[in-house]
Amino acid sequence: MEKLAIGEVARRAGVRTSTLRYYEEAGLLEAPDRVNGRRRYGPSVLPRLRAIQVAQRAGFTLSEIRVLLQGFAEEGTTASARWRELAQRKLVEVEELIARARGMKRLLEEGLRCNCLTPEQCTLLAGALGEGADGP
Amino acid sequence: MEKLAIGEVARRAGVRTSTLRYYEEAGLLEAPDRVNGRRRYGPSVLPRLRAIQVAQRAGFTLSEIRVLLQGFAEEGTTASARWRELAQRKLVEVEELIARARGMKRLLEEGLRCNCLTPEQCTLLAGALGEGADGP
DNA sequence: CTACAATTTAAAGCGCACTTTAAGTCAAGG
DNA sequence: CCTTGACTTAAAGTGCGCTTTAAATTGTAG
Repeated sequence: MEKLAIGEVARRAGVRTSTLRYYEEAGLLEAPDRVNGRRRYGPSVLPRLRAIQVAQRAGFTLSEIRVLLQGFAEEGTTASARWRELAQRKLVEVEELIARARGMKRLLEEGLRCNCLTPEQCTLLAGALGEGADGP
Repeated sequence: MEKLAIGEVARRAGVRTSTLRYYEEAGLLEAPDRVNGRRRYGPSVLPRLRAIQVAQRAGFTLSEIRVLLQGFAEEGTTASARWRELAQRKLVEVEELIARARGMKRLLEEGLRCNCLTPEQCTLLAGALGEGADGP
């Protein structure tokens, strides 16, 4: 059996050992076996870490990811019922993020075409707040 | 002359008084005149606050905004030379943000189409990291 | 005059995702 | 034997953008 030391897991997963301990305390990783007080991880920790990293990329916070991973393990629901619910919500958030980022981009491009001498006098800045897409 | 109390400025700008004091300490707002120890703002603080808010929307951090506003006031450069430089850089960042957000969206949509029972077994998750756009 | 609302300051707190520090334990190698 | 390096813990620190707290002071209305 390949039992991995924390440093080895960290190296393979591309994270720090402190991150692994942090994840454990945060409930994202199960507490692994210990040999002489030292953590020995089974190989399944690696795909789990990959799952965490992907979820982070997908925009989930660690506490959402914790729920997400629990959701997978839960009985009484289709394995991914909770997953789907969270993912649906996050999808909406991500779409909002994209919209906001596009707004930022537009603002910057406009700003680069602007010749105002001071920000206080800039009609672009003056008007920009009213034009946002977050109105009533 | 209309000299505004901090509460009035806060009300008109839609921020808290604590935010105004914080901005002052952070170098984003000049220290205003005082009457009996109390801040009295000239009307130009309002467009300046609007500028700050727009810049925040555009994705700038407060410390970038501080530089930005100084850049406007600076002599020896075209008023907006520094502005343009920062805005150009930020534009790149925002475009990266959009790309990442699209990646998140794609990941979530794939995840919603996925039927894996555990995240560790999910080939989608297993492969997803390799497919990212942040490679070599 | 009194009560109340607005203001002042310095310092601490918050949420997130970690990192860093300090002090200690342990096994293997020269 | 002794050093080196990996590991352990708890606690504190980081960066960002504020907010909150506490205690004091001032201006205004009734």
